[in-house]
Amino acid sequence: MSTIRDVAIKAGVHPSTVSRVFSGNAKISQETQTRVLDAAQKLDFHPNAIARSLSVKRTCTIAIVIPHIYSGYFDDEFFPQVVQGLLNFAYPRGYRILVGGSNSHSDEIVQTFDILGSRQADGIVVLSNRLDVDTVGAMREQDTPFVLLGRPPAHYHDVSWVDADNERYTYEAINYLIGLGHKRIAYVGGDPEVAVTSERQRGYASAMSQAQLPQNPRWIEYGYFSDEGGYYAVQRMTELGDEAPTAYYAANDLMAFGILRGLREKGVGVPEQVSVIGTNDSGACLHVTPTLTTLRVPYAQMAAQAAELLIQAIEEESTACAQRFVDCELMIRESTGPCPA
Amino acid sequence: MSTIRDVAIKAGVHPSTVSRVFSGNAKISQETQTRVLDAAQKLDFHPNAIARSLSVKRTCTIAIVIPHIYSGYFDDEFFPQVVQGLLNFAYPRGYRILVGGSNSHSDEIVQTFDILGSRQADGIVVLSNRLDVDTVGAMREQDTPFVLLGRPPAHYHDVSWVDADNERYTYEAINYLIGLGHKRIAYVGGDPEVAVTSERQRGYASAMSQAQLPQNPRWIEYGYFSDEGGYYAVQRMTELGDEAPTAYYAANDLMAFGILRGLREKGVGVPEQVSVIGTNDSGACLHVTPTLTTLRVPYAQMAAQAAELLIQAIEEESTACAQRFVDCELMIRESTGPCPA
DNA sequence: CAATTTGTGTCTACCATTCGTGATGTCGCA
DNA sequence: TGCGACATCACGAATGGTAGACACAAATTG
Repeated sequence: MSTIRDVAIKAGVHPSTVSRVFSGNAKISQETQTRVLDAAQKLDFHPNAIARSLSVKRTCTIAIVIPHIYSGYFDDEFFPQVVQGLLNFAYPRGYRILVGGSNSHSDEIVQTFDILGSRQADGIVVLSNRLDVDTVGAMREQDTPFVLLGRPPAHYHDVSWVDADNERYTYEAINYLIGLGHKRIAYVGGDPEVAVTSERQRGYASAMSQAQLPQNPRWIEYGYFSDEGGYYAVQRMTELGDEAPTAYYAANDLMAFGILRGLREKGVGVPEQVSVIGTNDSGACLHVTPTLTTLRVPYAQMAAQAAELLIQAIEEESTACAQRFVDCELMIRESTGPCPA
Repeated sequence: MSTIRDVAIKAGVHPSTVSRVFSGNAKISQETQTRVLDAAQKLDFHPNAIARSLSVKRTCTIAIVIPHIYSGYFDDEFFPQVVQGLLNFAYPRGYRILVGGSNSHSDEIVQTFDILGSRQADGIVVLSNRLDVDTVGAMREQDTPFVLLGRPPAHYHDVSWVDADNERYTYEAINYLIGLGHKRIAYVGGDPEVAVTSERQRGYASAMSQAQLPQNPRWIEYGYFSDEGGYYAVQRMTELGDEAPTAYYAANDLMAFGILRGLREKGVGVPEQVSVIGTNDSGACLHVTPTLTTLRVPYAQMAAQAAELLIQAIEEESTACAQRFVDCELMIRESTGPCPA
């Protein structure tokens, strides 16, 4: 592996000159330029990215840590959409993505701080789903830029984040069902320890109470974001007889698929008898029968915006922070219809 | 940001002593050890990963470049499975994954060589789907380890790769259909420029000819791995009337979903009248109706093996190469059944 | 001819790690 | 007291590309 010095010797110039030729932002005569480039080519010289990073204090990578042992992050297309969104914005600007794994949610924090502290990346996207106030506070204390995907657990002015307004859009999804004449509506949430679960539940509750509909605690289940979770929610709710819901809202598509499966087994027609709404608009929504009405959460777009804020903070070295909401969209398909009389 | 020197001054020791305390593999008295650690904590010192990498000539990252503009890599769960597999093996060994984007298949090669040459990662996983002999030859000339996902376009002894035996398992999938009594079987391949497409087609052809079944060129279509591609294949093949296939093999699940959709629209019963087999066993196979019989390709396992070979090459600094096949499995579900009389 | 521009050399700091060399101090033993 | 064995740690160099400051010669301009 040849270094910048080898090239300098072969071209008969000083190492600085070689560096200047490669960086391009200095006045170098045409002649020495070709001499240097010739030497570099003959020696198969490529600048060492690590040495370069050490000098310019920039790695041109942005990091993300995911709990890779939970397949949920992959099944529901959350992670791939995020990476695609990050790449969409970061790639044209010369950045790559560093993906760190983690064993658990607490390890996720350890890994995040390791990357932040060791400066292995110029900035990092942090999943805020389970963060507490202390952790976010500690992140603010250090000086590598970061952006939260989701809101922090407290109201900070000096923390950047990108989020979907989960409460508002769930409210609207429930309102859509109410508009179709449904009165008994089920809420199937994910992991109750995760922030998004309670956010959506608040949207559900406020839509129901605003429409002055009765609310039954047995219409609320937590399916932990899994297919099975949706399936078992149906088992329990269909036992309610006359009080069984005529519509289900599920906080992700996987649970909605489980709900569809449960209803199909029981011979319940969708959407003739019961309506179902999922969340995320994963690819499979178009392949199931009936096609699934779903609340699209633009994770790729969220990630792209996070990358934008991050790269801004990195390159302008400003400490300005920004908070952004992205718009969700209710994708109306075949799984929802008017409430039967 | 404090450096190892600041800590050394505060603790009253030499910088190399601080380094030895942190690396742990040197005899340091209990007393200086605590003095150093105290000073480090007070100064909030974290070793700079870049400087460390420069010195030890190791970044503890393995890279992968994906053409992020083609959503196919994400839709069919190829990329997420690969990343998960890489992390499963690499994370416990202290490695992270560097993901590079690329604009096109030729840019993919540029990006790959950039990472290899600049030593931004210790090793790299390369998708071999469209590689030519020259490119692989050039990769062999440099000295950063790499492993191909898929076989190289020529028979090299000194190139490591991990692959599924696509020809063999497609052969077996077709044989399964033949065993069910099917005689007119369609092959819906992906992009014909991609190696896997012709590999599977060979498996299809040899199963057909071994069973001495007639082969019709109109039973072969290229759906370019998209849902639409499968859908249009059905449109064309159902026009064949008596010669229309009674079974479809699709080289990925997405095309199989398109086939299911096309058949459903035409009122063709699956599996009563026509059988369908997909490939990859993506999550949606369980959510469609009927559930999809599919040839599972263990991408996560392939990636984990690639990571294993890579880390072996990195840490042992050996130039030994290995070639590995992974086993596929035909997941028999509801979309296949006996050929109608 | 003086003044300016252009092109290049020289040097330093960035920063953690490793290795060899050597200095210092302590302990045990004779 | 003297000596060897050992533990502990200081010291300096090398790793490697970059940026900025400065010097200086040659070429160009006014």
